[in-house]
Amino acid sequence: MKIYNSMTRQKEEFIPADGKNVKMYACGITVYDLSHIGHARQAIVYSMIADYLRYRGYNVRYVRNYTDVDDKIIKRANELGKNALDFSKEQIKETEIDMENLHVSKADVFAKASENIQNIIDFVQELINKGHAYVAENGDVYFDVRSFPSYGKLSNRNVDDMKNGVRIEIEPWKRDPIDFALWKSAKPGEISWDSPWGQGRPGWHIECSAMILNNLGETIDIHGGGKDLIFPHHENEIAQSESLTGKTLAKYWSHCGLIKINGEKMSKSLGNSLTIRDALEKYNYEVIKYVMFSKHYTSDIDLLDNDFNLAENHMYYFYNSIGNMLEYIKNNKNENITSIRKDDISEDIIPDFIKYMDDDFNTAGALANLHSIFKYVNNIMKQTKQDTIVENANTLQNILNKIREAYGVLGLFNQEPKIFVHELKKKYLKKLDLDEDFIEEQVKRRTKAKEEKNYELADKIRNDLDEKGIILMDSKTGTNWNIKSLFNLQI
RNA sequence: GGCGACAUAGCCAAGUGGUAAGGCACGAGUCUGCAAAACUCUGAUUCCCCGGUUCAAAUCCGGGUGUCGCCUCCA
Repeated sequence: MKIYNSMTRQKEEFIPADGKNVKMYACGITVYDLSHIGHARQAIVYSMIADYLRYRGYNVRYVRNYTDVDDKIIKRANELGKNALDFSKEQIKETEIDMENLHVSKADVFAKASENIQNIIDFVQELINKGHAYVAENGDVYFDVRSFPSYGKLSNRNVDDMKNGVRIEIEPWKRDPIDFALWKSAKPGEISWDSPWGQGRPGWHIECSAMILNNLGETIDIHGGGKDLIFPHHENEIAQSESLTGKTLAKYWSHCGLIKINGEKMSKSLGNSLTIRDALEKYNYEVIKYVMFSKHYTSDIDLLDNDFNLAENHMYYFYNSIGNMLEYIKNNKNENITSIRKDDISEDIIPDFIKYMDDDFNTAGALANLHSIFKYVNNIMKQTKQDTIVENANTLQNILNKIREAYGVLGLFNQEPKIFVHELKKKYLKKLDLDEDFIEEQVKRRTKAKEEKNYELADKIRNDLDEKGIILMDSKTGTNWNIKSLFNLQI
């Protein structure tokens, strides 16, 4: 198995430090607002990685964090007249609801800064004892960046270059402008804890170092996070942890690409975030996952509405096909006959999936395979030769089992096909401002016209419905209607 | 100014040394009263440009151009 390592900037063979046991940490969310689709991608990606590693036989211990003490949280809570911790608890709850609705599989531990204050204080004290940190005259504690010679190795930055940067504020109490805060002394109206350096609260970077040490140990296998955290957050984590332990913090640094929406960088300050809640309002959670998995996780992506619509079309096609498979199997299965088709492809599904996924979690490649699988499936189901129908059913059953096994690891195809399809149709009917009864009525009128060979009227009814966004599909057993935009994309 | 990433058909996108997956759109066909769905076929002599390494490069190296990100809180 290969995984891209941001530290070495190349794909490497994945070899955990301890055999089949994998220690994994991903930086979570600072909870001062509703989570957005970028948070969703990161959460989806790292839980996918944990799930896939487990599928491949690894024992994974996966820790994520919530930053629940920070400047923005305090500011927002004060605006709302709330206690900062009460506020962040509420926000965590909201994020948990979103993640639940997205069906993101849970980490083993969700660590929170506020629940690790003593660990953080101990960590900081140890850094002071070792000469890597100092207490400034204003009561803050800073990490002494110059005491960690390899500072900058992850982001490939040079300490002296950074000093020339124009944006570093002048804070005279710091030994060096690039030193960063481990502990911040309390200002009036801020939440604070007792510490050897007076009332205060942790800086941002230290919580991850402390929680990793506490929950996973000195060296972990995979450390994940968004690309935007490479500097300074992850660089600082490395400095803190490696100064304390003298050990490598993480064997593999993994960074998830950032998301833009319709060409715009998503940022809370710009206020153009697509929240998870909004996305779920518009799309089924598997559609959202499909969008995420249709691009490589390390790439930055610009999500267009079209990406979601296309994913929706694909999922609709897959689920329709699965629904038809189940129907076909039910109608044609014969317990006494176990033979399968000679060209059965079911045995290829898992190895193909693994081939892609073992190569740095190439979900896009794995998803592409679904199209050829379903083409095969739909081809089989078109065949009407009675003497092969039972083995067709057996083959379809095998294929379905393998699809669910493999793609279930990505969290796909866990829904009832009939319900998935029906919900989607319902959604679009509402959008089109149509109701089923009306359509059924038109279909009946048209069927009657067809029977009377009044094709002119039949076609008019169909064209009228088409203009409203409904397409009709005639078959031997009658006429079905469907949503046009679930099949045709207007680009 | 410093650091980094990316550049593959009209669009999305996989592919990091062995001769360009997949999808959308487009076109043709099977089916159909006609359609739709489903299925079949069709598209890059070529991977931003220029050099170089190699028997062989979209893939490696050097240079250039362009887009984006980080350097301030950010997944």
